[in-house]
Amino acid sequence: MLSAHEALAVVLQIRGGELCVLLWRRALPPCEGEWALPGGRLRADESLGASIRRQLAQKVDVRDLSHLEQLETRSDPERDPQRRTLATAYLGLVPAHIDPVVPDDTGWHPAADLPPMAFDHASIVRSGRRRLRSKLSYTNLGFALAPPEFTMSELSAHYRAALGHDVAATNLRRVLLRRGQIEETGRSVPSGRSGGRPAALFRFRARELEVTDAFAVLRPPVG
Amino acid sequence: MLSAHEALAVVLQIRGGELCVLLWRRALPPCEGEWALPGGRLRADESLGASIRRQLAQKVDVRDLSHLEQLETRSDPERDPQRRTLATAYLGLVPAHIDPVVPDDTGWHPAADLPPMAFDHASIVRSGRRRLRSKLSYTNLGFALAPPEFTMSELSAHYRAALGHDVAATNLRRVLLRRGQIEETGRSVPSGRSGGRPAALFRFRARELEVTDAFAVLRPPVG
DNA sequence: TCAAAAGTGTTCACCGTACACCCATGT
DNA sequence: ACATGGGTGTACGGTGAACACTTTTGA
Repeated sequence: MLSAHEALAVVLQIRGGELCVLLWRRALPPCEGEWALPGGRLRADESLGASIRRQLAQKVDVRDLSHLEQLETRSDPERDPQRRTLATAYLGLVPAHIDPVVPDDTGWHPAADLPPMAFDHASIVRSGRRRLRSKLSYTNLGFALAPPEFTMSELSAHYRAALGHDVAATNLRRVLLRRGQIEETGRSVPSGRSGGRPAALFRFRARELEVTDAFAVLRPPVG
Repeated sequence: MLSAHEALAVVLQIRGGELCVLLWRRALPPCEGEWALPGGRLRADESLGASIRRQLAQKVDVRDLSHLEQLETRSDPERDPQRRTLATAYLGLVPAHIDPVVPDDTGWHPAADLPPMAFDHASIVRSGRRRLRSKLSYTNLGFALAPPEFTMSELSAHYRAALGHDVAATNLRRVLLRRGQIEETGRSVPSGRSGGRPAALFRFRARELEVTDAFAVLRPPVG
């Protein structure tokens, strides 16, 4: 068959200590007034990855995207009541220190408390959150959430927001150092008004996705 | 745009102690004489999952499939030289004790040593192998490779074939029992001509995918 | 009685968590 | 001095791998 195909993106960023997703408000039917993921029709001569990058460029500066990966393809014939549409969803991440300029109809919403969502977009956001959560635990994907340099307190707050549970800065430091994900910059941040020891600044060693804890079980014999 | 969309499947089975993939030989151009993954065009009123099930039914009895999950969608405009075609790939698994009847043009090939493959199908097979390998380590996906009942020797041979490295039966038993993936049936298999203690028979407790080793790291605090 | 295969016990290294304690800084 | 937040040391529980040892069978 010939079907309409669109690319969508779950763009996530930590904002104000909370995991947020980029949504735009539909002004026209179907699903008028509901919130939707950015994206749109695939063109004849582009790949899905190129398509979602092109379409995101209308919402945010694509250079702000620290990571982009394919999530899944939705194909329920009823997912769009108007016409048959397949959608391939991507997960995009924006580092915490950036505040991209977005159009008037577009904004950031807490991923844990979504507004009324169009089509099956709410469940796609949940897929994106699950993917982020999983990959934070066995890859260096934290690089895509964190600013270029950060203290361990800041980083643990970002992990807390993304994972939805408390993450102790002291142990996070040891785990990520042992895995070689992060390193000290040598610089530090002066303590605030209330005193306290100055915090050391860290950076991620890589800005590409790497698996740092592959096959914790059923791993190959050392011999 | 309107584009052709097809569903493909990487159907894997352990055969003769080797991980094999189901392929059919193309009789017509493009890629005449090369081997391809089963699948084909998506119809107007079916989902991708329904489509791949329908099309696999022409190759194997779909009831033989113990597991089916979506892998990824390929969209390179050049992947099919004839016409623009998107393909959503699935991973299918067949338990080891079954020998499905397949058409004349279709057969099982070692996944580690593929024949000349059409389009991008070779790299899709590699994706399927990676997915299987990963999920064996943190889910109960072994249920989809193993027959209903098995000895630990047999099961470890299947894991060895799927993972590509040695897996000690003695430790596999402990790991899978501790995780609650398998249980003893109470029955056992008489030893062969060369003697040896009879082997106990086990079964998987579930036949649905379950994550049994979620978040080995960065897990929530117990408090 | 011996070989073969299954199963058990034990040791070891490693990892992540928890938590007590020490360090550096501002007031 | 003392409060505050960062950083270190350490102990604990859990896990998987390795391997020696025991059990159960056939010849």
